[in-house]
Amino acid sequence: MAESRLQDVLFYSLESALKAYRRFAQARLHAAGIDITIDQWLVLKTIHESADLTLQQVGTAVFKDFASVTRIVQLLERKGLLVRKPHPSDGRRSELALTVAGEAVIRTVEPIAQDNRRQALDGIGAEQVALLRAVLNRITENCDPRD
Amino acid sequence: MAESRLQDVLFYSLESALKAYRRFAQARLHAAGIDITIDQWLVLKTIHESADLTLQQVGTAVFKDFASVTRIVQLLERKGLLVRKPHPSDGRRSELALTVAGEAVIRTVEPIAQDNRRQALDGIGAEQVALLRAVLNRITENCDPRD
DNA sequence: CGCCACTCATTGATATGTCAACCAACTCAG
DNA sequence: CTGAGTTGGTTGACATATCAATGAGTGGCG
Repeated sequence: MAESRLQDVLFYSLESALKAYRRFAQARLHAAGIDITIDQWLVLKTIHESADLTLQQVGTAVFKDFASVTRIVQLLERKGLLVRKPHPSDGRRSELALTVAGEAVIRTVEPIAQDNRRQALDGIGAEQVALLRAVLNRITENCDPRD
Repeated sequence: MAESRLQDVLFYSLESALKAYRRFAQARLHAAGIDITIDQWLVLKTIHESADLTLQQVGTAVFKDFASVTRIVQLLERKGLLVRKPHPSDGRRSELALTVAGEAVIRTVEPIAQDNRRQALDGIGAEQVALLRAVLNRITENCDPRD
């Protein structure tokens, strides 16, 4: 009984930590005058890092649903941070590229994001982070039907 | 070079694990023929366990926004799992109570939820769970502006 | 009593998550 | 070449997250 109570608390802590971090990071972006969401930032950075990805590959990279990626890319395009051109060899796809403004956002947010992570992990040792990552990955595997 | 690639960021593993768990648990509920979401279940169980809570207290208990709790309670009411009556001493509040159907959902889902957590944490020791919880709580504190 | 500040709750707007339906383009077996 | 199946992408419907504004009730206090 007490054992399942402990596990119960674990997923509460997971939700709590993630929500607190997202709120924290979002507030920092807003304070810096950057008008994008955390999720938009993740998608933008993924496209910046890996050119010539399909939207589905972007979604896999940021652990997002493909439908969500479609909508986030539309928002980034509307905000002038991203452009889509027809793909030269595959008519189904679009070629994604950051605009000058998009590149500027990357350069502005990058140090903020690193500082956010530093503050969020303050007082937590590298070996604890490594263990945390390992346990989280194990949870993901345990819950993922593809194995 | 500091961690900058998204794949290396700890919070990715956090998002990944939580989303995988939620999808997993939701699929289990659906497979059992229970037509409620994970979040609705959390709210329902919280109200079941602690009578006479305000909606804000419910929201705090499940780490949810008050606006979300309002809407979730409306859905639970529409599904006939919950009833609201005027509160005897405070006209702003409602008295929340599970219906017979709501109680039945609690009894059905309880063992499923426990089994979900057991499977998600398969192969992860109790001491690792405890450490994980401590680290997550530290992250929450680090990100929470109220300190 | 009547004003005011505070609390509880609801609602709107926008963004995202999830599932499902759908379309268009590509691929490949026959 | 053609038709079936696959892949990339979009959209709709519904649920939730967040922020902001508002409504409504309560309690204190002059």
